[in-house]
Amino acid sequence: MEDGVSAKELREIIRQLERKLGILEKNEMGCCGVSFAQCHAIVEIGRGKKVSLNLLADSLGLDSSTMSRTVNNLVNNGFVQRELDPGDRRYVTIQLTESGNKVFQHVEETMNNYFQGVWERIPNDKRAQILDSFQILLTAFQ
Amino acid sequence: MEDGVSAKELREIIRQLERKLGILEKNEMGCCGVSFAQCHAIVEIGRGKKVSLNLLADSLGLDSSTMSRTVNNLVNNGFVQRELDPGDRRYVTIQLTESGNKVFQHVEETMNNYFQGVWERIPNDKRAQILDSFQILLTAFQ
DNA sequence: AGAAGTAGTTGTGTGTTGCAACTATTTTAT
DNA sequence: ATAAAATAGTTGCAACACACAACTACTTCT
Repeated sequence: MEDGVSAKELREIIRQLERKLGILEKNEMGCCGVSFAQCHAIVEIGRGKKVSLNLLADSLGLDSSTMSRTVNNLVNNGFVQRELDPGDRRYVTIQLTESGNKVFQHVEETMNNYFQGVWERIPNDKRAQILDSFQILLTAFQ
Repeated sequence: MEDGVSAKELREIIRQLERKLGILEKNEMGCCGVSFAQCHAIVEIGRGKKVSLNLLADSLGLDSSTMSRTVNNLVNNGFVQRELDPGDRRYVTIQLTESGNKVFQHVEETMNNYFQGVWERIPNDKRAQILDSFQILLTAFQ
């Protein structure tokens, strides 16, 4: 049963990583002037450029009602723009305003800088191995 | 700037892992008959056997007021027991009841089984490398 | 044209969270 | 020894996050 032990090791180490990432996210939060959920949404919208509500909800793993309200807040705060899709008027297209884009850029930069720092703290000869490991682990999570 | 690219790769891959872990936690949740925050607290209490409120709050990264309420709910639901520490009566000692311990055991088992499955899906010759990689990454997060 | 399906919004209820103000107790400093 | 400072925990408050169910508006299928 040495496998059982190592599986527990894996669980524990992932737990620790989760904790660290949680702290990271909390710190990131304060800066942007938007709430947690809003920040996530902004990043997701910024990456997609132009998305529908359900797509956004799916990509964040949220109910569409929750998403609708979050987007509504973002609209009220002037970070995103919501329009009816002329092609199919059931859809709305959601995209960042200039102001929202600023937040997006800022979050991206902060996160990239942070990970740049982490990356540099990894010994040179271990870097490839780490990316490889994550890839394998991701597929093992299936 | 190839380093910048790889740091972004790292960020992205961790993002994906986070997503998977989030889904995992959601599934784990439904089973135990307790809420998300309560479940986390039970695991932490179960591990520590006997803890004070602030210790618990720290280990979960929460405000002590939030923790107090969560513990209160757990007490009301009969999962934990709260007593004044006779040695220093400012402290309370928090521990699982029998019923709470059952939940704890169940969560532990579920999680361990899950990670056992993940572990087995990792190719044999990659397992050591993965544990090693996480260890390095954790220290790089500092 | 009517039925069935899809996108999104709103009503409602629960849970989570932190800050600030409070009580109770213990420790420190004068 | 007693007043002041520190510590542990609780409660008032206000905001956010979230899902389910019921709804409207639109489109596609038959």
